[in-house]
Amino acid sequence: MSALYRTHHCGQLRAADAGQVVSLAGWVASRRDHGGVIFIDLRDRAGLTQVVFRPEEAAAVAQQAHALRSEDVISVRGRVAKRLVGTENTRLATGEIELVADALTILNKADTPPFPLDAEAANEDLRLAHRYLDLRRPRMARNLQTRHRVVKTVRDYLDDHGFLEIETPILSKSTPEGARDFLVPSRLQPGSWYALPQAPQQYKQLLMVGGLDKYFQIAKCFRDEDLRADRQPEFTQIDIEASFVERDDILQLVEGMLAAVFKAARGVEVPLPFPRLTYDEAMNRYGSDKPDTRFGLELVDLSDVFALSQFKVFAGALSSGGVVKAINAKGFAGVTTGQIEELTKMAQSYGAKGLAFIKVENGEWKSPIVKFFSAQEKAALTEKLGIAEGDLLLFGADKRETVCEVLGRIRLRVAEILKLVTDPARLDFLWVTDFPLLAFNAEENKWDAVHHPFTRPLAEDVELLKQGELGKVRAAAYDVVLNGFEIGGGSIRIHEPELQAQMFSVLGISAEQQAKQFGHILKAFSFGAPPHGGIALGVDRIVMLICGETSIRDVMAFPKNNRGQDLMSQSPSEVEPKQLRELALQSTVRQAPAAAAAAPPRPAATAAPAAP
RNA sequence: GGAGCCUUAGCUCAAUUGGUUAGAGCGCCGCCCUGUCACGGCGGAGGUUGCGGGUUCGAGCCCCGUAGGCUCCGCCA
Repeated sequence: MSALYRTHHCGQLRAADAGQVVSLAGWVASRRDHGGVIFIDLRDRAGLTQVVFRPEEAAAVAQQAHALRSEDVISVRGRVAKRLVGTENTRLATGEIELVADALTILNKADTPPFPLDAEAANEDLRLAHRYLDLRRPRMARNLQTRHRVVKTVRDYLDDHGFLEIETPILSKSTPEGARDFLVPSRLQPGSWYALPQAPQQYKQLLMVGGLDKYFQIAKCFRDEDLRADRQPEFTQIDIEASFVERDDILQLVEGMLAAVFKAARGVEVPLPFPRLTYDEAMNRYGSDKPDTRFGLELVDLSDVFALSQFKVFAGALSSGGVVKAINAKGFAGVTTGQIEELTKMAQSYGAKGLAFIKVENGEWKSPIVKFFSAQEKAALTEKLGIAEGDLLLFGADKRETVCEVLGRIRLRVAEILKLVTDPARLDFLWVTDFPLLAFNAEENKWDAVHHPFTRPLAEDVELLKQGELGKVRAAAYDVVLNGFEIGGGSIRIHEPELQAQMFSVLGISAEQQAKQFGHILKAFSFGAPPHGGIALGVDRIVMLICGETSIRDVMAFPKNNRGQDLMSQSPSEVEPKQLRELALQSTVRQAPAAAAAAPPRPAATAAPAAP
């Protein structure tokens, strides 16, 4: 550390340092000017230290300190002193001491910040437009330090387990599967395009063919889809692939890694191994492939209860091959009409026709549908759902997938309303395994890969694949879930060219297309591909959960807003016509005539670019 | 592409049924103040109520349009 500016950080000094002469540098977080004595809270990324200026000890320095304002950058030299008895601040790590200044250098004056840095609330777009100021706030500094700790732990852990960190290209090849690609025009091959990787999927498999055995990468990935609180167009994955491994090797490796990460970054012991659920179990019990198991409220199947019901909605759903399920929201009989309306709307938005309910109040079942139920049905309901006074029962009757999805979403909303997650520190990790290999795409009347086309079917289901029972084939795929967030997913891959070709043909990818889009990987597999598999974990989501944040934007240094814009640098932006010409590109976007007419005249330099 | 909520001072918000000069706290500026840590006291500046149109004697408030922000659906193998 350059002693010119500082000898210590602002979070470092303690009572044991009293008597030392030190220097600190940082930003003025606040000033309390008493006319005589002046206090300054000096802030850097490590914390706050109180600096005191005493006119009787250093008159000129104190005079200088009167001019200090918030966010000025200063360097202060002085003596570390225990605070006067009774003036210690227990809320500050450095609260037992203060720095008695004898020299002050104002390194840079600062304009008044556009939003307060010591308060939590401010418009996010304002924060994003001045992200460099937002990052000075202790919470953001802490989040980025935690992120560093997570990534560092991952690197060390994987290195210890024999993994090599290998970079793969950012300029890569577009593939039709999956998310929309970001495209980069090639100048040297006009009319051709690179794609930014959605994930290093093919490269990491090719590294296995290349005999690298164990690979990982802290990989930037790009997907040109709409944004969410937990989705950005560019994000970071811990990408892992290993050869000669089975599913449980990967699961164990990842469990150990996550335990190490949570130990290092949050100081908690994560119990191992993680519980496992099959996909079918997760859907049937929680209505989600990423169940939040911090609370119960499980889906209960009532199909056998209502098989012969007089209630046509239930009987109809069952006779057409559907199911009837319900959740019992204990103690929610006091639900308001508005809340029922909200839940009903929600159910409809996920494809349900409605949301039947029963309120159990004063020993009575209050519901528009209960009059259709027989005594037997009521008795069976009571038993299966454990019905008691004060309960609210919510029903779904439809196709199995619809009912699970709808009740799964309702379950989460009800848990939120009833505040069923009582321990904010609770961490429920689990694996979801045995995902379906394929899903029917009704829109395009074809089968799609649920994970990706290189995912291996379970050995015992390969026969089903050959017989064309495509909906029943399970994949050697797995997701790791934490508190209802999917934080990672992977699979054991197909390493045999014949099986891969069969998979492609099931997906309706012709031999010609296979050669064009996947020729390189099929060829690679023909030269001796080892059995291999891997996983990718979302760094942003993991750090978000460790930090207790609700948006991944709060754990990224420079995130983009809802519309994919960087409000600070104003990207994306227009480029010079010359740049487009070099790339052999022409925009089809026309400027609206009205807007063009209203726009101020452009400087000549940009209005009339030099002729080529 | 769709839905919901939001937009008033630099920030966070208020403003009765549509009614006089749009207020408060914080911040900012000035003066005072020698143990504060949300320091305190006194004074001051700061507003095209996102923008455009309409209804009305009168609009921050009602109506229409539009822009922007966030959340969600679709989308995200």
